[in-house]
Amino acid sequence: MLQEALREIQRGSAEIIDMPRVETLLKAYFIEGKTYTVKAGFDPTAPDLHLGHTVLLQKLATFQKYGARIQFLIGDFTAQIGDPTGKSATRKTLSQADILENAKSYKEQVFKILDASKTDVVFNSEWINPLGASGMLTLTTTYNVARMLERDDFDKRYKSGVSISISEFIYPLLQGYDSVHLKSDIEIGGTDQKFNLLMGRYLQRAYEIGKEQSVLMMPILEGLDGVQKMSKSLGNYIGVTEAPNDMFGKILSISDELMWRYYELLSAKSLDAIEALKNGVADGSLHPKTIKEDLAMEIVARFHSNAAANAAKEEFDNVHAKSQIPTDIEEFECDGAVWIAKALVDCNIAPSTSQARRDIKQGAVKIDQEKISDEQLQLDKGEYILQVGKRKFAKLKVN
RNA sequence: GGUGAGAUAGUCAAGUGGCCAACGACGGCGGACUGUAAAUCCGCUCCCUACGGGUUCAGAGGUUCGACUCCUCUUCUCACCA
Repeated sequence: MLQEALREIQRGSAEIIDMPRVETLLKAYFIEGKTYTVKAGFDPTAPDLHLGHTVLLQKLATFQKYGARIQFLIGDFTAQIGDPTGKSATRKTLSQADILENAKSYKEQVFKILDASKTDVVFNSEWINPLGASGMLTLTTTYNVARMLERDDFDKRYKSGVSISISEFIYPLLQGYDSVHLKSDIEIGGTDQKFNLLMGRYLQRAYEIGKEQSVLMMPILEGLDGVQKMSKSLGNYIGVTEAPNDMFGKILSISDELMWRYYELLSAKSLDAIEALKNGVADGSLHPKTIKEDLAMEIVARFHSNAAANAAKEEFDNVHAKSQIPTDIEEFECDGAVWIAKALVDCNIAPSTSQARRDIKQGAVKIDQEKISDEQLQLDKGEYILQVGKRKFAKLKVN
């Protein structure tokens, strides 16, 4: 049981610092039922969570399964500085109302994964504000510039002469101080957070709180392309609030290789079960596609429902495997006869009439399942199902 | 503040007076094959009811029969110096 727990905790992690203490904590839980705390910090900016974020959340959920109380920290104070990525120097400060609003929508999304009864949502302004100037000063005496410059991006910027604001030095210190205040036993974060995470460990020692947090770092999840990290700006993400059908489709579009990565980091299946699947695919007894469907179902079910997952699968089969028409198509109307190219543009399934003509020429356009080739076709009165390629559909009613 | 280099389509990047709606690469889209995967192959990739027309190469002027290409100014970017 303990071994199983430790394996699940280590699963997919990039690096764990002070694993022995994690073992001690778990042992204490299994033997005496003693709980411990796991901290994770989040930005109070608009939470539009995607699967990349859920990697961390699921790790937290695993900890909850094994006796942890989660300190879900919303960095409302630290957000005023912004984690020094060197990209944008200043951030706009959020109003109290905005922060509360964002926190609320965080909760809606996050508690689909986390057990709310074992989670404390905390804001770091709560203890950082009372710190005052003197408290802040004390904090800064714990560290020095040379060590601060150990941080990779500081080092690079310093050497290449890019400006580093003093306030950016404060950021890691404050994040570390959060761990002091919360007396966290473990903190988890992405690999990019290593310096800050270790700062918590260091400051807990400096403030003599009698423990030093262990640190668990999770890798950054690759996006749909399998190469770059999942992020909204790159457009290779799957948002947790996306519609079931979209979610399902996106997961099915990932490569087989990436699928295993997603299994490891996102699935609730045990490592043994996943291993069995891998073997099955390797010896040909299992088809990769069904495995991928299972993953897609699992994830859709997590953020929506089992029913939604089943529906998404069915829809997907209809549309793609049997190449039928999806049930839910956008509808448009127009008056009088229309030229087909124009109609495709009006229905938002072609960007321009030029493109529409090209599509027709290439045999990509279908009306009511029939391929067409006449660029000059006029649509008379009636209802039509227009299709460009395999995925773009629209229903058009000509009056 | 000084000097030099540069700005070309979604991105990178050719083109240094007509052969330019502009090589190529990537991306994207479509087709074949499939498992809406990967790999591969083929086609397309400014707009317009189109064997034609229109608007493009940072912006504004100018030279020229003709400009992405030459000149002037403006804006912005980068490098070196201070």
